[in-house]
Amino acid sequence: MAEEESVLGWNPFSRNCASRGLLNSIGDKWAILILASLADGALRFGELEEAVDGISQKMLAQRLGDMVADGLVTRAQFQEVPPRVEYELTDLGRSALPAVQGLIDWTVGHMSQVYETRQK
Amino acid sequence: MAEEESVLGWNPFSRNCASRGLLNSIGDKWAILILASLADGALRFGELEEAVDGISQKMLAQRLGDMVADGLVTRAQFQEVPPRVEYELTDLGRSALPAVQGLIDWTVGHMSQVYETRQK
DNA sequence: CGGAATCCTCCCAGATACTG
DNA sequence: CAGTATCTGGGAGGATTCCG
Repeated sequence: MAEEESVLGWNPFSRNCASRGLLNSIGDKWAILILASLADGALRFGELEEAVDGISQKMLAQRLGDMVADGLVTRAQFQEVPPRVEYELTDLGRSALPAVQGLIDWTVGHMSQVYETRQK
Repeated sequence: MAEEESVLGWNPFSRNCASRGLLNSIGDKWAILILASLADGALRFGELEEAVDGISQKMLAQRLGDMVADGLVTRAQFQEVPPRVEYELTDLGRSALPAVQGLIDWTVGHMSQVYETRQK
């Protein structure tokens, strides 16, 4: 370890780095839940609204828009009545699943432990 | 999959759930970087400030406080002149490393790909 | 050196209402 | 059904200053 400036060698989320916003996309609370919710297949807007408990329409639409722009999710719009829109993970989005799921699993698994400690 | 309400079965980050704030701790942008920076051993406050590029004193102190309260990090204060304080991962904090590192690795690995897509 | 306190700004995110 | 538009408050987070 010659460099002491950054333990990581470089900071992938630095404000000087183009990818800074990437953590706000992949690391975002809602994005993680949306990603995980889409793990088993495509979902409609309304289904996502129920799957991601507590999210507002605005946040859902906003995050979905970002994720589509980032190439993590595809948006398929069917010209029907009533309107129908389905969101599905891209290959890129699916490639992020293990990392995302790992974070969720850890959180679920150690939640109670953290919560106990936090009481003190 | 009988339940359609939540793809995860339940939402670990729901606002109705005690662990909602947990993602704001473990999923937080700065917390992730601090955690990863401490992977190789204890660091002083100033060293962390350099390791986590772009973080302000305020944010560093705030996040470290939260992480200590959550039992992810220990704080060791030495009565010397000049003062010295070292932060180190607890076993719990270390247990989160794989998940955290997985997220960082994915981000670093697919960053350029996302950035390209985002241009369009 | 390692913070805490203060101030200030701006963006996030919720609520609500409206549209195709 | 699947969104946008608008308004608004609260909090994240930066800069600066001061203290033990």
